[in-house]
Amino acid sequence: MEYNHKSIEKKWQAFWADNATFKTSESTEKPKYYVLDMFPYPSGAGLHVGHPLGYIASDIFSRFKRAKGFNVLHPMGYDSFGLPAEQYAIQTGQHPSITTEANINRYREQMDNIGFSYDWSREIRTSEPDYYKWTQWIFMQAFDAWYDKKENRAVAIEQLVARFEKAGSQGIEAECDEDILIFTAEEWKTFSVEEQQRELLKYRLAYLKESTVNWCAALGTVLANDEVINGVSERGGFPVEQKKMMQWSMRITAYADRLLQGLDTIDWPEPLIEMQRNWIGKSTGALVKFPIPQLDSVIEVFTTRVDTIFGVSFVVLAPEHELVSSLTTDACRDQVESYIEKTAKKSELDRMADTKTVSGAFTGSYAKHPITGEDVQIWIADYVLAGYGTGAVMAVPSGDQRDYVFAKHFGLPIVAISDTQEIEEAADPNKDGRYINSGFINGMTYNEATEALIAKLSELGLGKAKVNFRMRDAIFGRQRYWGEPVPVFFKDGLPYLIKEDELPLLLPEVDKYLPTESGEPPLGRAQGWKYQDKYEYELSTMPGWAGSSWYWFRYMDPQNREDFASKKAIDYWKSVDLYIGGSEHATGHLLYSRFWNKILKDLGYHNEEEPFKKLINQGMIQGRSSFVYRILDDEGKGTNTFVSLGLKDKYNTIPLHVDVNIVHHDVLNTDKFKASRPDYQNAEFILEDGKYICGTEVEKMSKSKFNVVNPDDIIAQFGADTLRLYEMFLGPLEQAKPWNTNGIEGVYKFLRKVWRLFHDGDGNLSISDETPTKAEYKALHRIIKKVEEDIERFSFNTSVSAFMICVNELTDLKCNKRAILQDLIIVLSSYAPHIAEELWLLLGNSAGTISFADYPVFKPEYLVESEFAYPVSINGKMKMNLSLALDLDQKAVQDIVLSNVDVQRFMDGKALKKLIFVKGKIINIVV
RNA sequence: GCGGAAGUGGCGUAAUUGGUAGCCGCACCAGACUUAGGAUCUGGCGCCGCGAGGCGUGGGGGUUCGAGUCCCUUCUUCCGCACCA
Repeated sequence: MEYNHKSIEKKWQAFWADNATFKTSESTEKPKYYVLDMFPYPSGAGLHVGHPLGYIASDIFSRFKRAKGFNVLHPMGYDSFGLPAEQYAIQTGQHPSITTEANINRYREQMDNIGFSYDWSREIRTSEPDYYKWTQWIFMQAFDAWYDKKENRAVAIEQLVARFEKAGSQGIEAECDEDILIFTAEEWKTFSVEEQQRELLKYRLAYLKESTVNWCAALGTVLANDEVINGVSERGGFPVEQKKMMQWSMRITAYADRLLQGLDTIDWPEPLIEMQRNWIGKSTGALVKFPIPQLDSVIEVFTTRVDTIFGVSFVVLAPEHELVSSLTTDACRDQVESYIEKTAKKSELDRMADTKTVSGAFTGSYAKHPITGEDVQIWIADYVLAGYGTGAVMAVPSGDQRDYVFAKHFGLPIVAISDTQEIEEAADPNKDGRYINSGFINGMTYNEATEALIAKLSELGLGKAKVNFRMRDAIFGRQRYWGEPVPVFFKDGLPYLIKEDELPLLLPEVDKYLPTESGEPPLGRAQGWKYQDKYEYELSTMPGWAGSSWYWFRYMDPQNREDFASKKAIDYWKSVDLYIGGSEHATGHLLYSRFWNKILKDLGYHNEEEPFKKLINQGMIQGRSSFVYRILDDEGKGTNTFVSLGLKDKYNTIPLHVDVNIVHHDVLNTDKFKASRPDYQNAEFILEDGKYICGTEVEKMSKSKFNVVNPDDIIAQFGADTLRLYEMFLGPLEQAKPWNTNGIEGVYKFLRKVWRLFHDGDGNLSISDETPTKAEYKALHRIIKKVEEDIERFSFNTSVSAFMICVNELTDLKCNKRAILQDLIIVLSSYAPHIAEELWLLLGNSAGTISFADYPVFKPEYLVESEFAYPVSINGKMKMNLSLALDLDQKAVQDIVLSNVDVQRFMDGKALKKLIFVKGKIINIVV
C-alpha cells in the first residue's frame, strides 16, 4: 500500500474526536503545562496558510510535552465580538451572531483539517452570554475597587468607604482623579448619596469621566490609544479626532509601575518587552511651578532636566492649556486666538506629519522664574502636547533642540549653562560639564545640581521630584452594538452596578445596528431595555479587548456557572506556561491582559502576578504574488498577448496579478490561465525555453492580490502532515517570511520515505524484530536528541531537516527494525501525528495510543565512537587527519600527536606549545 | 530622530554558540527506468580555474593559533515608537 494521506488523516481526525483523545482533566498526578494560542477573531475570509503557523508550533509543543508525561492544557476558542461582523450587519441587516456563527464553523472545519490536539470540550466564545457574564462580572470588580498606593494594590471600594466614614479623606493615598475633595468623616456623612457616589467614582478602577478621547466618526465610536495607528483607526483606517466626552475608562495608569517591573520577570521576546516599556513610557524628573502673580496662580511644568532650569528663557503651553485664555493680554488676543483656531483645525494626522514648521504665539504675559524670580515670557505652541505631563514646558533652548529651533525662529534668548556646551548650530543636551550662568549650582556636576535644585524647589514650595508616564488610562466604552453590554444603570445621572445575580446583562435585540436619530449608540434602539423597568442602562458596550483580557482563566474551567473559574482549577493550572501569538498585540491585548490579571490577583482571585510566563511571537507569513506581463499596443491599451518575465523588457508591458494557485515553480499553467477568465480565453504567450515564467513580489496576503493560499487546498493535495512539517520547515518560527509553495514536494517526499521504511518494494508491510545495528541506533538517537533540543529552543525548522537526514540514513541502511521504527515515529508524532498514528497501528500497537506512548530516552552511548579520524589544524593553517580514541587522557593524546610523522615534519624541530581541546576533542596544535 | 531585529550559494535556510562555512530542501545539470508524468531512483551542484590551487558569510579595520559568530566603524533592509519636555 502506498502512503495515502487522505484516508489516513480523515481516519485519525475522526478517531481523536470520537475518543476525546485530548480531553484534559485536573485530576492527575502528572505535572501541568499550559500551552495557549492567541484565539482568533473569526473573520469572513477564513484561514489562509499564514494563520495556522503559530497553532502548528503550539500543537507540536503540546504533543511533545504530553508525550513527555505532562498534563497539558491546550485549548482553543474565538474572540467573537468585533467590528467586521457589525459592519456587515449594518450593510445587510443580518444579526452579527449569525455571521459570527457561520465564520466560526468555517474556522473550526479548517482547523480540524490540520489535526490539532485541542481539547475542544473547553472551547469558549467571547460573544456567548455564558462567557460575557464573567467579562461583565470582572468589570464590576474593577468598578468596585480602588488603588491604594500605600499597599500598592487594588482594594475593595467598601474599605475606602469605611475609611471615609472613620477618618475622612485624611491620609488616603490613592491612584485617582485629580479633582478629589478633601473632607472629614463628619463631612462625608453629611454628603448625599449622589455626592458620595460622585466622589467614589473618582477612585474606581473602572470609572466614568469627562475626558479627551479619540473619536472616529466613520466608525461612530471612541477608540483606545492602541487602536489608533498614525492618526487613523486601526480597523478601516478612518480619520480620528480628539473630542471631549463622558467616557468609561480603566485606571491602567495605577498599574504603570507594576506593569513595568513585571517585564523583568517574564520570558518574552526582547522587542516586545521594549515596546511595552516604551508604551508605558516612564520618565523620572521634576514638577516645577512658575508663579503668575497677576493671576495668583502657577504654571506647572514637567521636566526631566531640572538641572537646566537656569537656561529657561520662556515657558510654552499647549494651545489647549486651561490657563491660556486668562493669560492672554488684550494686545495679543487676536494672534493667540487665531493660532488656537488654526491648530484645532489640524487633524491628529496633520499635526503628527508636520513636525518641521515652527509655529506659536506670545500670550503677552510673564511668569516668575521659580529660582531667580526673573520674568519669563509665556508662549503657546502646538509642539507642546496637552496630553503629556502638565501640558506645559519650561523651554531651555541651549539644551533642547525643539526649544532651540523655537527660540531661533522667534528671536528669544539662548543661554549656555554648561562649560562643555556647544550651541552655535544646535542645542546640546550633554550632562558632562560643569554649570555656568546658573546661580548657586555653578560649578556643580549633573547629579549634584539635580539634587540641589530639587531640595531648593521643595523648600520654596515650587517643585518636587516626579515620575511621569506616557501611558494614559484605557478608554473602555464603545458606541457600538456587537460587544458586551456594560452592567450599569443610571440613577440621577450617576452610574450604579446592576445586581450580580442579574448577570449576564444580555445584549438586546435592535431593529438596526446604527446609532439612533438622537445620536445615541445602537443600544439606544432597544425597546424597553431598562433596569428593573425603571432606570436607563448604559448604552455603550465594552471594547474588543475586554473579552480577551481574561480568557485564559475561562479555559481552566469553561462550564463553571458559579465562578469565572473554580479555585481548584485556578490553583492547579495557575498561569500560561507558553503563549504563542503575533507581536501586533504588544500594546493592546498583551498589556490589558497583564492589567486585568493584576486586578484579579489584588482582589484575591488568584496568586499569579503575570499571566503569560513565556511568550513566542510567530513571524507573519506574507503572500508571494505572481505576475504576468500584458503587452500594451501603441495607444497604451492592453493586448491579449502576455510575455514571459525574462523577455518583458523588450516590450511595453503592464504587470497583472495572477492567481498563485495556477503557477507552479513560477511557471504559469497557460491552459488554466486561459480558462480563468472569459477575456483570457484567446490569450497568447511569448515564452522563454518553452515556458511562461511569472514575476514575483512579496506582499500582504490578500484576495485582491490573488496570492491567498488556502490550507485546505494544500491539505487536499499533500495532506495535513505535509502542511504541518512544511510550515515549520519554511524557516525560524519567529521570523517573518513569505509563503512559497515551491519546495513543499520535498517534505511530501520525506513522508513517503517514512512510509516506505515500513514497507517492502511491493508495498507490503515489512517489519523485522531483529536487533538493530550500531549505525541504526546512532541514526535514531541523534534524532531523539536533536528534536528534544530543538523543541526546547523553539527551533522547529532544524528538527524537520534532522528528520529528513535520519530517514535518508535509515533508508540507505534498509532499516526495517521494529525497535528503531517504533521510537522514530513516537518522536515524529508531534510533528506529523496522522502518519505516526497509522504506522503505530501497523506495528501492532493499540489504536490511538501513540500520543501517550513512552517517549524514547536519549542514550548518549549510541553516539560515541571509540576511535575516529577527524581533521586537525596546526597553527590554524595546515589541516591533517588524526586518528584518536575519545577516552584517552590528554597526555596520551599528546604522545600520539607528537609521534605522528606529518606533525613532526611540520614542527621542524620547534617545540609543541599547546593543544587546543574543544569538548574533549583536539582541534588545533600550536607550535 | 529614537529603539529593536537582521544581512551567508540562483532561492528558503543550517552551522555543535569562537573550531572543517553552506546541513536539509527547492531550483538547476547529468544519468537510469520508462507508451513522456509536474513520477521514481542515482550522482553532481558557493565563486574563479583545465588543473594543482585561490577566493568566499554586505564593506573596511581589529582581537585570536583560529571569526559567519566577539570588538570598532560603515552601508543596506525590515519592524516598532515618533514633537513624550
